[in-house]
Amino acid sequence: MSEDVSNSFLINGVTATLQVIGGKWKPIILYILLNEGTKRFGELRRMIPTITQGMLTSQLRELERDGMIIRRVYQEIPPKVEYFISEHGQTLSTVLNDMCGWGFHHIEHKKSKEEQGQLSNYSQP
Amino acid sequence: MSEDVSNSFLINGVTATLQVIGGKWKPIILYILLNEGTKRFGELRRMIPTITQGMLTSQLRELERDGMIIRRVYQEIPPKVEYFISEHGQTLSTVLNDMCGWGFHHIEHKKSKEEQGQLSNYSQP
DNA sequence: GTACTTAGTACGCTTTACCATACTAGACGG
DNA sequence: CCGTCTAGTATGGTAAAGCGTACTAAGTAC
Repeated sequence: MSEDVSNSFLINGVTATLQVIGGKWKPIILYILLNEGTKRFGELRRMIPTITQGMLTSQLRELERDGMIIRRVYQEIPPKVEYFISEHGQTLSTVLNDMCGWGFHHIEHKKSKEEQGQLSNYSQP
Repeated sequence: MSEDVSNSFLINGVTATLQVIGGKWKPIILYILLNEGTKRFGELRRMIPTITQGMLTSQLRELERDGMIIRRVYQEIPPKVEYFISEHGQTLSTVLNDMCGWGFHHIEHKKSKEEQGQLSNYSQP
């Protein structure tokens, strides 16, 4: 019993999710598009000032490839490209909200642990 | 309006979660300990045959540092070390289940899209 | 003709994640 | 004295993720 479990049912699901929303920028991009609706490339860039253009492009391409967002190109000069959440992408919002909720629960938990650590001398040599 | 959003409330929560459960092996380890209870180091290694010892050690240390699991050392020779989910770590199970559920929803969605793609000539040059 | 606009691409670099292999301690069985 | 057991550590490598800077196209405004 308890043989190789690394490609079990549960694991594949979690891994698939991590592949779609994992990485440094994807949650941010998804958050913006989910909560603020359609955005142009330049708007996203200004809303995430620390991302480089190259990264923003690549992350948007991956999200589009995975069917989370839709890229609409207007044939104009200067160029205009809009990004928005697809119908399938909408289904992510509950997962992201749950992750956000747990994340805050975790942060609070850490904080209270740190305070305890300061009161006791548990971690002193 | 719509200024820098990259360290907003929601994003920090999601990022914190990803830092705890992200990576190639952590979801697997958590899955095992959540669903099968306490395990020894060697048991985990045998249940995840493709992980290297070094990786298993480092991932377990990080999960312990983040308070998800507890490491119990028996002062015996040969060594005996047990790992099990902490009380705080238990709270992860709903998040992992949700992620798993969405992952499968996503996989099914991809499958049906692929089938559609084979019927139409949408992606032909 | 020069500068400005937007949505990118191209290049090379650094940093992080992950992997493979070899090694250790200390008791026990033979 | 030799090999076996467990739970690691150490070292050095590859692969992937991410970063910084420079460049492009094509039209408009000056």
